[in-house]
Amino acid sequence: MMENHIFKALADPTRRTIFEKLASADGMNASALRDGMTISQPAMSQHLAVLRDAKLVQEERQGRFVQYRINPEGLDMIVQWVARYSIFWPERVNALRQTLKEMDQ
Amino acid sequence: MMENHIFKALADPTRRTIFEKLASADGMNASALRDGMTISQPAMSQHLAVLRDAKLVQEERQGRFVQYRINPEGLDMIVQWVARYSIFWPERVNALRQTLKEMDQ
DNA sequence: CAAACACATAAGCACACACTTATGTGTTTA
DNA sequence: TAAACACATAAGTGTGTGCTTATGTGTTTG
Repeated sequence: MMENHIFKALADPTRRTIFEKLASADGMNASALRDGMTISQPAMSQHLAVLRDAKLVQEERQGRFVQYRINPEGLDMIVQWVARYSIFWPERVNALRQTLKEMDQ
Repeated sequence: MMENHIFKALADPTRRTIFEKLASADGMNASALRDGMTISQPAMSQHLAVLRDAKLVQEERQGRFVQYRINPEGLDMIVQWVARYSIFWPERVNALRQTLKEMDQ
């Protein structure tokens, strides 16, 4: 909800890594998220709390595990913010045409 | 340049306000940026330095003033990052296609 | 039901960060 | 050329942040 919370949550590289990992899977629990990363259990838990407070991820308890997944709408506010300041600039139009062209292929 | 620098630069609400102000104008000097904001001269200078290091703004000395303006490519890396993870991005892309189409007429 | 497990929370610590006041640097003006 | 001006930089300070260790909470398993 609060724009600032989302920006702050994304400002930490470890949290972005967690977010990216979640995005590449279809939901993971905190332990699964940890492996491959050098991060303690409390640190992971605290990072997930920040992401959850920013509504960037959702949690769902499943037995003694907690399944985390991306909140599809979580980035909406950032998308809108970034779009305001990156897309609608005349000097960028040609670059954008090229980008869209590449997306078509 | 460095993805992390950009995210960190945008994580501060005062810096986002400065960035937004610059985007709405066509270049402003540091003093012009200050008015309307409750911020000291050194604080403004330091914020501008962070934005400049993140390559989000460009500076150009003009006499004893320094003209600041948005770097149009500054947000590119964030745009790409966000586009990867937001389901709302396709809507933005479609809107953009439409805009470009209208520009062709 | 006791132990093991998955995770959250509390408290403390080191460092980063955003601000302040003071001063430095470069340019213009009177 | 001295003063005024626009801005940068230095140094110090309070607060925020990300980590650690320790412990708490809830669930499953033997």
